[in-house]
Amino acid sequence: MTGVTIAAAADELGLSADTLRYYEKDGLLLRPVPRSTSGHRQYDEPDLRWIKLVTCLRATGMPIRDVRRYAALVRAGDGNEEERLALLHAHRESVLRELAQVTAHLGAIDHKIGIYEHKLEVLEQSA
Amino acid sequence: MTGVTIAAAADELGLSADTLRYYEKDGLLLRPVPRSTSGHRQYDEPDLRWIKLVTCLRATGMPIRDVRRYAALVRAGDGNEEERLALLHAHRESVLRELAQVTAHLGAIDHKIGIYEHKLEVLEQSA
DNA sequence: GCTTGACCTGGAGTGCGCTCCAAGGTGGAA
DNA sequence: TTCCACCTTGGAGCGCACTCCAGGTCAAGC
Repeated sequence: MTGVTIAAAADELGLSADTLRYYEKDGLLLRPVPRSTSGHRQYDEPDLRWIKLVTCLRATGMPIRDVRRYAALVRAGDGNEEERLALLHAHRESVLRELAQVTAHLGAIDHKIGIYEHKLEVLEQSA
Repeated sequence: MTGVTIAAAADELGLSADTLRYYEKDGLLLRPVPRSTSGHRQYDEPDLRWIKLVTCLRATGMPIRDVRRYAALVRAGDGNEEERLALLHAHRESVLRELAQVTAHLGAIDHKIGIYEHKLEVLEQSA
């Protein structure tokens, strides 16, 4: 046995087995995960490392289709590093924009929270 | 004319008219928006202010159903301020968790970007 | 009076990202 | 050997948040 089962991989990665099969079918992985003689998937270390990167991209909001494009570039081998870098850079920028936006909106919510806290404090004192 | 049209409201809020109708039908607003004699919606300032808050909540990832619960509390009037505050606090915490997670994952992506940049730099020099 | 265009309604459709299901094969323990 | 949990596949279904559409109403301008 040279790799781990889909259940073990799912457990380690914090994904469901269904999601792992879906990612593979959808072209997000670098290769079809190798199978045992009985057809069971066997994930090895590089597979797991790649999927960890995929979860980083997904968790920061990269759409499946962009992850697929990135995976395709990596699969294509050396020579397209600029393109990969451009994709990552673009994603980085969009994440930063999103973070700034969420932070700004969170400020407004904090303000609202402050108002309620003050209101309740006053209510408390007059009770 | 005491309020603005749905098109003007949509424009000011950065939402589509369809979305505004959807929010109203779904119970996200504090009241059914008043209509002109011909049945056209007329948004006034308080309506717009409320919807701005709704967009803050939505933009920070609060699900529609929670916004609806919050709207219901506000509609219910004075006396449930603790509950509103609890809802906002819970949301705030979840936003902070999300921000931390995204920031952490972004760090991993930055690291990857650094690797590619170094690679390309070396390639550049040896060319 | 007629056209134009913004608005109305109820309801269907869309895109995304999974998630679940049925039907069947596999592998280690009792 | 017989479980039983785990795996396989293709494909259907789901929840979310819109987004679009058909068919109709109304007010204003020409």
